[in-house]
Amino acid sequence: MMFPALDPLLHSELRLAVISLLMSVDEADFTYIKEQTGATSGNLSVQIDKLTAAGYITVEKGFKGKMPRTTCRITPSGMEAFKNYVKALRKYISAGK
Amino acid sequence: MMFPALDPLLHSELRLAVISLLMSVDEADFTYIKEQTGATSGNLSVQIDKLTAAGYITVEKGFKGKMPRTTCRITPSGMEAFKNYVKALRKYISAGK
DNA sequence: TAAATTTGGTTTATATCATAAACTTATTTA
DNA sequence: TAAATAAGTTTATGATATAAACCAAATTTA
Repeated sequence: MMFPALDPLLHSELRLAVISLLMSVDEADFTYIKEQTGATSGNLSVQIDKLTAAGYITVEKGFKGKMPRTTCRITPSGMEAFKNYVKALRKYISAGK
Repeated sequence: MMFPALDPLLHSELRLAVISLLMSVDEADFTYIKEQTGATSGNLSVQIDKLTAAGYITVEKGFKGKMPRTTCRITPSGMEAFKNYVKALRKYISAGK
């Protein structure tokens, strides 16, 4: 096929932003991701769950002082998925050059 | 915002493939697009309608001999939308480098 | 020539998805 | 103590992608 399939888990604006962010920062907590992406809490919560279920990220729930804190990290599998997604995507966007 | 919004009309696997194809060929008929993208007729028909409604492509219905023939072309506005989409997308996928 | 098949699609139905809104629980602050 | 903030989760809704069913004309086959 001329156009390879795009991983549906990553072909989502917010999930892609989250993964992209996590590719560059080692770890990030919920609030930080929310700020950086401009997402609503609800949407972010849902998309983080999906990425977790897929094994693309891990979530660690702890406390910062007395306030709850959710920290996310990308997994090796998530990194690979991201790279594959980008590779596939390039077949679509190389036409513009 | 760190991550710019992605044009929802183009952030769709099939529509992106169609536009990408039309960026490189001047014109293409329904059957050819169907072959190149591997899409079903129904899905392709719907997505072509949406791209047409957005003014990103034009559709010309004629005949090749006695058989109907639908020819698609990208518009200047479609080209620009594609370029903007690609530009926005790069902010997301540059993290992998 | 009548029946079956192919071509070139459109319309309709369905299932999933992204997103926002509403809600929860705990903690500060006034 | 009341109000506001923090940090999320759950639920509801509307849009979307896709496939399935359908249609009409042309072509092929028996």
